[in-house]
Amino acid sequence: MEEHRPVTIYDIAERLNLATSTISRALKDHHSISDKTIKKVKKTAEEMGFVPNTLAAGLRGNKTKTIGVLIPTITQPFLSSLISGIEVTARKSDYSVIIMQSHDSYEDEVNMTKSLYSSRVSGVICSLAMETKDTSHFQQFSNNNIPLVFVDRVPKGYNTFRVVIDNYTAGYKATKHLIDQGCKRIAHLTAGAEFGNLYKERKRGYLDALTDHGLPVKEEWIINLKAMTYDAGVKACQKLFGLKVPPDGLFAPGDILAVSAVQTAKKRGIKVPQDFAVIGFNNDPISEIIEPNISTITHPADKMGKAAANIVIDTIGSRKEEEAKEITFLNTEVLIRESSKRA
Amino acid sequence: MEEHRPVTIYDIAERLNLATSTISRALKDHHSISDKTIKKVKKTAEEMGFVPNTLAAGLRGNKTKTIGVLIPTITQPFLSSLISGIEVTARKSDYSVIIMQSHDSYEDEVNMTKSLYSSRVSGVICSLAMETKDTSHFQQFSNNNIPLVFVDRVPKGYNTFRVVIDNYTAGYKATKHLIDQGCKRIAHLTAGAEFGNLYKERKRGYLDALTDHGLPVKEEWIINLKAMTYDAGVKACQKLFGLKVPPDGLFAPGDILAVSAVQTAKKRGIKVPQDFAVIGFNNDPISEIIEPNISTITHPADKMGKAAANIVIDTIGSRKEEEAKEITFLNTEVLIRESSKRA
DNA sequence: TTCCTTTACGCAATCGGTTGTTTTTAATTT
DNA sequence: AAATTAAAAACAACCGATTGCGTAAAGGAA
Repeated sequence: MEEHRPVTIYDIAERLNLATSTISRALKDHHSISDKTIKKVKKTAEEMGFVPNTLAAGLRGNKTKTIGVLIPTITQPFLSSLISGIEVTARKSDYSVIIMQSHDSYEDEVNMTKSLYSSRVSGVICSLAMETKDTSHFQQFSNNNIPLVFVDRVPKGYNTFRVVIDNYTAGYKATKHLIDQGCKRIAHLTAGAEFGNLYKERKRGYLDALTDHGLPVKEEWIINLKAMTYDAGVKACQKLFGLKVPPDGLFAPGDILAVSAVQTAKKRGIKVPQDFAVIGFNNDPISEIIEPNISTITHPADKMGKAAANIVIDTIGSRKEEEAKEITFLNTEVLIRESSKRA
Repeated sequence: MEEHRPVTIYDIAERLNLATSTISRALKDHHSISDKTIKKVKKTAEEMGFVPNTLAAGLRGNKTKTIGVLIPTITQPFLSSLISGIEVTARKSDYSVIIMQSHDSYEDEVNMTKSLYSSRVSGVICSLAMETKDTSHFQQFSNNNIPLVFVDRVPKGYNTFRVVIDNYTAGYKATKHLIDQGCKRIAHLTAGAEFGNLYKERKRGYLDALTDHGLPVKEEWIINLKAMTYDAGVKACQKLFGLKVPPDGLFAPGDILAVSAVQTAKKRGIKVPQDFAVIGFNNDPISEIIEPNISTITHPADKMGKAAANIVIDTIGSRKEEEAKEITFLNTEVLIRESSKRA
């Protein structure tokens, strides 16, 4: 541990009067090396403080045991849990994880794919930037047999692995739950096309649930947000509460919006859930802590990360480029809490 | 983009009838290459879809433009913001970031330092695992001139860079604020020695603030927690409220604890802040959303990440191993919100 | 003893840029 | 035109681990 130049297999070879190839093989328990030699080599390597240079191995073998993760930002509970799931799973198979944040910028995303490719990651897990319409910058991975998995915010019309939830069904279930609680005038917050089809699907589930149960769909109860933020939620809810016929329930496709709705209602003296039932989405930590607790749809970030990482790891090295890549759907559940429970 | 074997500088050299050294230099605007050649090379590289192999460059130069980040977990707001700050700063200088989670396990931390060293990271940023007492596994970085910066949870008696806040002063300021609001019986939650000196320092600030202002220090108002969780906070507060002489204020060294205190108080019909003023720590997102809003001490995660990354980047390559490494203190502020404001 | 297998290990090329040194070419000076 | 110098590009070693192929030694069969 005192050396100022890393110990290499050459150093070990010299010390033991063996060839580097023997050292290399011995360290990996190659069958053509005798047990005696293997033991001796490992012992010496340990003594000398040898640490393999993964760069050299990576260069030679053209594989790096590294997974690149490219996401909009890591400071969202959903995404940090996703990364956590990826990291834990990757590490079990001795993979490292490189993180990059696109901050929802298309340009950054493009540059980062280059950077990831440049560092010869073994696989890539990505949740698309909001700005991204064209996904041709991901072709370099497909073309070079590097597994590519999209999570949550996935592209359309591009044959790659995808790990997602069924947003349509989730939206349907959330709305159905409100209906079951007796809500008749259910509002919904959604987002424009630039957010991809994620929110669109949730909205479709919402609409179908309403019509399936004979409830009215009123345009004024459906508000398009430009950003899924607390403030945007407050503004939207104020608009809702100011309507001549205000809604008595809300399906918010994000917990932070649900929180804003609950708090805005409380400030107006509207009772939650009696006068206004709310269900959110994601099961962010805050939904459990806020009062009243917020009913929500689970969004299994950790599991999704784990699934994505496993797909990458299992796919590395297999040369089935032309095959159709499967889509993995993870289950969501309705978590009924105080904000919607009209017992 | 259609090639199934990456384009190398050899391919470019062959196409242009130049030596690979010329290509390599041209791509980096080396002065000994004519402008005409540089232009030609860059154009051809672009056309052929050349992407440099950072492994090869890293192997040769023994540097990788990669920063290793080793932290307990990324799913804490403070730590994910820290990483975010690191990532953004690193990227500006064209560095990549490798993330590893020790999950507060000493053994994992040791293995991960090996892994980071093995991949020849250019620098390391670390927040220590709770279990870690001995830090000799970090010597491999110091010995090999790899910049090492500890953040927030730093070791004692080890000459490395450190980026921290002044926990003593922060604890003092927080307590002082409660005193200014008229609190006379101020409680405190803290943690055992296994958490390092972070909480100890905050407690020291708390104690000094009390004695400086002639307020009593009562052991029963100081509760040692085994985990800094919501549930642990609830339990501790119930104990506090059950005392013959219950406290009228609380300095919680974490927002999640402050939240638990506020909610436990409310459930008991204790008015916050009138009967019980609370100040937390960290300025986690939740402190702003919960009702009442929670006063807190800012913990500039993003800035700390930025500072740490800058130290790493600035130090890479400079061979001043024997010099004393500076400690960077970042400022904290008291954010006065509803939970402590007795206007 | 000779021939044939195994077993155990060495040789040398390879991965793809980087860089110190040398050679070639072009430009400038006398 | 010859000599001097600067500019441009080539040569070749290098980083450290991996691996196909070759070979020597040891053991067994004929």
